[in-house]
Amino acid sequence: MRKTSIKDIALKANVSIATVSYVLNGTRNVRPETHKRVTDAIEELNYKPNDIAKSLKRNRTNTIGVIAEDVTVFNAPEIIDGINDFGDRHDLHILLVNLRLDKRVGHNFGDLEAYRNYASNAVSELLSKQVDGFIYIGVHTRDLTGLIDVEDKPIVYTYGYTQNDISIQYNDEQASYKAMSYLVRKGHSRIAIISGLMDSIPSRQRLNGYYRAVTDFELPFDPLLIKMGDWERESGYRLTAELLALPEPPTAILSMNDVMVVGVLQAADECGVSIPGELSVIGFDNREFSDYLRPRITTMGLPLHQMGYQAIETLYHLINGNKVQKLVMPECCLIERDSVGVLNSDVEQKQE
Amino acid sequence: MRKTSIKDIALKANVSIATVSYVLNGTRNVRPETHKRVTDAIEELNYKPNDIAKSLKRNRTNTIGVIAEDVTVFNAPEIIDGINDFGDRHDLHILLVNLRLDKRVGHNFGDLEAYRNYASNAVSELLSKQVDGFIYIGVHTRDLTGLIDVEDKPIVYTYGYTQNDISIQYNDEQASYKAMSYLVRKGHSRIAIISGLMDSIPSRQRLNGYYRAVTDFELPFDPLLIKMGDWERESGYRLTAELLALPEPPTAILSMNDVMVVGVLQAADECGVSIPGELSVIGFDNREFSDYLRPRITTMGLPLHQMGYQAIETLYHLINGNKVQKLVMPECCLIERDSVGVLNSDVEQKQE
DNA sequence: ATTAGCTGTTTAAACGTTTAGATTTGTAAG
DNA sequence: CTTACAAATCTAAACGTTTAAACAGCTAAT
Repeated sequence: MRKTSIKDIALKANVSIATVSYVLNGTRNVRPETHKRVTDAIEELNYKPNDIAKSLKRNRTNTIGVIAEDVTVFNAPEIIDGINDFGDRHDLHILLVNLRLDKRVGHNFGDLEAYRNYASNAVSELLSKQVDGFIYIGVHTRDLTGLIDVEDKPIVYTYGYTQNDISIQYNDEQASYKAMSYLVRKGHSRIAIISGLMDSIPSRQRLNGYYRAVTDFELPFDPLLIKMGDWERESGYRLTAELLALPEPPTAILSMNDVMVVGVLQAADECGVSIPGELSVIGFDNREFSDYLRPRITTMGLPLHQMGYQAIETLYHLINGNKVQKLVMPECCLIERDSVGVLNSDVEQKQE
Repeated sequence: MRKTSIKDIALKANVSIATVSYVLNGTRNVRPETHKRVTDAIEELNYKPNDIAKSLKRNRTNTIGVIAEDVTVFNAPEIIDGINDFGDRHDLHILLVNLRLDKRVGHNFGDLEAYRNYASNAVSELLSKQVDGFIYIGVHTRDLTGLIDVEDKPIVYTYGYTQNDISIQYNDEQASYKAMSYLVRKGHSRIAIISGLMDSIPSRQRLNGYYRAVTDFELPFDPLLIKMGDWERESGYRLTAELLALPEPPTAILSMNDVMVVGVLQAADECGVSIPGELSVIGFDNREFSDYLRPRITTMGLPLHQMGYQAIETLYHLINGNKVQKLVMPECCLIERDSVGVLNSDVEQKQE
């Protein structure tokens, strides 16, 4: 048996299908008594509207394509949750495709041509499905200009950007500045930083924040305290060992992610340096495990949910042809735990 | 300007729209020279098919609704990845909705009526979008009979089930049996177990595996070694402390998840018991952090990707009206790391 | 009583496909 | 050159909606 359609209920209610459509959408006045006949029929026949037909006519699906480089990477789920959140409230649906980039072309887009293929396949399938727009969720923040062509549909990037499109990023520079301020407030001044790979924007931004803090707080600047990591645990380990071997080692380390902190902890342990007693450390990302390590590590939390929410909100405006309002970057927020100690109890400082 | 449709290309190629459709789908023979005229026109006008129209006519969208209780919980992304994987190969697309259950009605479905509302809203929106079927991804394995009504569409559950529908689960009983065998092989016989909440099927299944191992390997059975946890770190901590305080403490602990192992580690540390020297521990889930703890913990990995893959594969058969073949439960697989020690070096035993 | 202006309702076309069934074209046999 | 048949192509309806435009019925103003 065919599913019941607007036609059936028109028949039952003894009105035209147009009228049914009008009561369904409230697009035109209909006499209360007619209205009731229609809603009764709807009820009785257990009518469910067919959005596919509606989409065809309206040329609008209320569906957006979400392209994730890799949903299994820690940032993606929270972002998706944010997207879902806004979608819920504005009747937007999510067509998800997972590029599985790392598993296919390797970190750093090893095979660029292959990447372009996967991505453009995904895009063109979504285009066929007539999505109203796209959100791209990267795993690293990099320039993707020229890699993806979404025809004339709007797209919003997050953890990635292009020179022509809007992208949502959190305020990295400010985040590391915040972390530094916190350390300074705890009495530290000889503060080392372990960066991520320097081809990433966040790494550079965060380094900027570090420099600004060094300047603002008049910290002793020592290039030996600046270490280039690669986001992986081993680099945290190795670089911390180097830092601790310095004639004048730092009293605190700012690590650009929590994973490298695992290495920091291990190195400190092996050098017999206690955390937070003799060395403080702050991570980035607020990964779940940062609460499970000993000591529980203090870290900068990323506004992932908010980024997703803001991405789709922006997309929503683009779809509706609204001017997109000035974007305010979501801020990171310090999660205070046990890996930072007070250096000189007398210098718990002023600024908030 | 309207997007170019089959009509435009028919015009350009000087054929009827039917013919265009035939070359597009290969559903009927068309003379090579006509075929070329059509493909040329397609090329020239940069035609992209409209799946919405196709879906309307065909009454099939090639889209499935994936309902996740919470995508931010560790199991969901890998499962989604598996679903995406199969979808990729069989031209199935994913319409994702995140219920955010924990954030809304709390663990354990605090407010059942509210839950039913959220779920049935999600379902009916997806139904309107004419999905061909559903996959439900739970966060705990529980009976959801009567909570979700997907009309006449097929649904496959994972991490959750109902009395009427198919559900994909991994083999829990076997998993804990495997873990036990491993411990036995390492010379342990006095093995404690810390369970999750006992309202969960996995907890009970895993306990069964434990009992079977105790029997098969003729281990001394001591009810004092069986502890009821609640999946949370604190219970791991508390119960381990109790175990270590026993007159005859266990030499190994099987914890039903990795989170509780964090508590185990802490308790052992505070009791001055070294792991794996004096106490061995195996976790469950192969959470990323299990590799970051010290010692790196040995754990049973869950076949999440495979579960997702198998779920959609099954759904695919249901959608196509195929008899669904005998399901073989995906198996867990031991990830060997550093938290299990050999008890009596002379008894590294036979069975593999 | 006619007209004008509402309000509510219907008619019919359109969205971009697929697909029976009809029709045309081409080919081979008589 | 017919005829028969197969192959290629076309016609037209259908999928379930929305919506512009036409229309009907009523009220109020002239």
